[in-house]
Amino acid sequence: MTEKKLTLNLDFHSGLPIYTQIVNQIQSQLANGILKPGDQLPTVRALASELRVNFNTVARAYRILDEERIISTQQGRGTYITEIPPPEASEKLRRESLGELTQRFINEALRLGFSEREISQTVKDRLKACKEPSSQEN
Amino acid sequence: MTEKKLTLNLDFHSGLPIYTQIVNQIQSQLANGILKPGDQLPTVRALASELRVNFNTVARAYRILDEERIISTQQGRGTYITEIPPPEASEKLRRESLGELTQRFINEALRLGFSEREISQTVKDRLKACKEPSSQEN
DNA sequence: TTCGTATTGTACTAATTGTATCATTGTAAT
DNA sequence: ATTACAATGATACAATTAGTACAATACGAA
Repeated sequence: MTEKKLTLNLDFHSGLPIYTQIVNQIQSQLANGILKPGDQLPTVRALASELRVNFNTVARAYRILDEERIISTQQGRGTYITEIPPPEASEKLRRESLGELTQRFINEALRLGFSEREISQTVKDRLKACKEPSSQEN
Repeated sequence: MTEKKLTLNLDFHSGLPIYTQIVNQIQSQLANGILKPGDQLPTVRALASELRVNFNTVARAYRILDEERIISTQQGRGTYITEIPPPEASEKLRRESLGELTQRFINEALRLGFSEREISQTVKDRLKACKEPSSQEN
């Protein structure tokens, strides 16, 4: 279950850089549901070995995908598909997703013993701090 | 009584090292009275087993907490929450822990593309729903 | 008490993973 | 031919987690 094959077809004569092909195909597989949020991708070395390319080439592809927030690479841990809502997701799904995220946050905060008032105030403060990063106090 | 469950929620995709998550959550639970001075924490092996991580990862978290004088680890005995809770530092720690939890939530929501306004509104709605569980709509 | 053993944390090392930097190669423009 | 640049490869590094052996303590049995 932890292992997923991730079959990529590279064309070494296409003129397209290897790393671009990797990027494109991972994006495609994510868009088609072959890859799902949370999935762990092969390590740069494992995928490189399978594709018969240098692992830096895979790392480059991963870095691009990471910058696009499509995957999350973590040194010493591995790389994972991020939990981004598909672009075609409806606003309702979007709301539900935020709702679930929020509910988890609130439940956790309540479980830790914080009052609703404290939670509300802290969220307000932190959101304001996001908008105005001038104040650096913690 | 010697046994306390110590429920920790690890997110293996969060980018935060496991040991950091353990440290943060234990700090939070202490700040909020879920853990109290004198409480015995699970052994490194027991907690590691439950969290499905290596016991050295737990040991690392314990060592950090020990250096912060939050817990006292005693070889051959176990690990305990420090008896002397800095009275004024406790409230400070409490605020910080809610702050960190909130910041993580906000960052995640922003990363998912939600606006500050959406986040603020959803938190408000969910908190209200907590207080008045009469309304069932989602 | 004294000893044996289980339990507990510690220390050191190894393995796995991604990162950073520079070298090499190949191709196209000049 | 030379130069420039992009793509790829090689090497060394850093971060995280896992593996193994060990030391300190507790506790019961002899």
